[in-house]
Amino acid sequence: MDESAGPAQPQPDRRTRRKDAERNRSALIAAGSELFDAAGLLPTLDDVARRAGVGVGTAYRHFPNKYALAQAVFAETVETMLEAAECAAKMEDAADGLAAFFEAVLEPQANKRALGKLLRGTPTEDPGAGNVQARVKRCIDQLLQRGREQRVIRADVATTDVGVLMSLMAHLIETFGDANPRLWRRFLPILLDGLRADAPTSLPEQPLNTSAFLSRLTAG
Amino acid sequence: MDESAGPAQPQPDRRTRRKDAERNRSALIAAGSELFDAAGLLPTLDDVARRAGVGVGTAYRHFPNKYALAQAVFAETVETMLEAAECAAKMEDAADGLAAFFEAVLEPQANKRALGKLLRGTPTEDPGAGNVQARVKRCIDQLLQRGREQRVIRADVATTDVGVLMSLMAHLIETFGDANPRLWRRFLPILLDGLRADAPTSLPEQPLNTSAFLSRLTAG
DNA sequence: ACCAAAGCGGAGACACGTCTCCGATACGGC
DNA sequence: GCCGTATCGGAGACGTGTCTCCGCTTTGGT
Repeated sequence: MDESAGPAQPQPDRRTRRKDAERNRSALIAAGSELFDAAGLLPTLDDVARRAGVGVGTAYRHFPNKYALAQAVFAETVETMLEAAECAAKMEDAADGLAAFFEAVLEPQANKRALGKLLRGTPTEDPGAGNVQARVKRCIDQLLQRGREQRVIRADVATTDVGVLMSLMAHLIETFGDANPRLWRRFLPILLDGLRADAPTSLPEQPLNTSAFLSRLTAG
Repeated sequence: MDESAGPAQPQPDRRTRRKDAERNRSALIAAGSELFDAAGLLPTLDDVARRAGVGVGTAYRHFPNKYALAQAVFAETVETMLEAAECAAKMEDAADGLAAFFEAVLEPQANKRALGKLLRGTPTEDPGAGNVQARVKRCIDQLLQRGREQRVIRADVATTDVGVLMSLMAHLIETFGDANPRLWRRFLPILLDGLRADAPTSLPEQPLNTSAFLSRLTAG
């Protein structure tokens, strides 16, 4: 989401980088990967710098803050996750697709402890996050529309409702993941059964609109 | 949970308190109530002191930290909540009882913005919290046992599973509550339908044991 | 009215995370 | 090998929240 943005290098001057700078940048990403996997987003950029064997100033010159580093660390993981989610959204059976979609989105978050907080949005503005959110939204929209046509998902579920459920499962992973990293799988059937079309109840209250959902997601 | 612990005053010396001290204590609780309702547990004990018109030192002499103050502020609310939950646990139909139980536990959290974080556990050790947790656990146990007998709740749901779901709903309230304080009601049917006995799937993975659940609840 | 003790107030010590500044250093074109 | 400059490193400034210390004030019993 920062590197590898496409052919015909869009970064104007990133080629001119001294090799010690390149080495340090790589060391920072490697150290960040280790520390973030071990302890979520808790480690300080100062911590990462120390682990990488470089000075704090160096760390802050390469990445304006911890979240920018995390973004670089998890760029590939996010892209892989999105592709899996988009693949799930294309499945014939919408119920299966929804299950696969949750699987695709949650499994990486359970493996990479810092990914969840990063996806929820960085405190600072983040140009790449909007793109991720748009792609996820498209998946959910496809699944819900097809699920209604196939009468397998309750008709009154909105896009942001699925988003809220995703954020709840992500919270589950962050809170209880260190007790059992696969615990979220125990709750996925409960959730999916609750979303089935043959539910005996209907949903009260209005769903959140997209911007209200996104702004809270980012804040929380 | 701090005051009003029963007849025959158990506090040995709290009667000997000068009336200016008593006045300040009340002012602190009143100010805390206002600030916590408006902004959750974010306000500093220093903030509360300023709002109450007393010095910081006074605040810290009456309450060792912010959480102790919050506990005093919400003591009655918590007791009311517990009584409602225990009442719900006694309902004939266990499915109705479970719905009422969630209602009883979540509604106060939606009204009092700081209550959720307080219930989840204070950073410092909290003798009263264990009591609350025990009473809630008893409610859930009763409901689940009866729900299994009546074949209205899926048999593989454990006590801590309900606890996890409570914590997820509390998270929903804290994250999206300011967009719509009643949004949690929209997700309650999804959750309850997912817990019905006629669910077509069974739950994978083992449930958390109680101590693992509680320690994560407190940490998160 | 007096005074010992309870209570008050708020400056400031402390801890922690974030980020900047600038003298020292290493790179790489010549 | 030389030199201009990109880069480095880490002390420390800054912001924020928590909590303590101690000189001053108020209370309430005598």
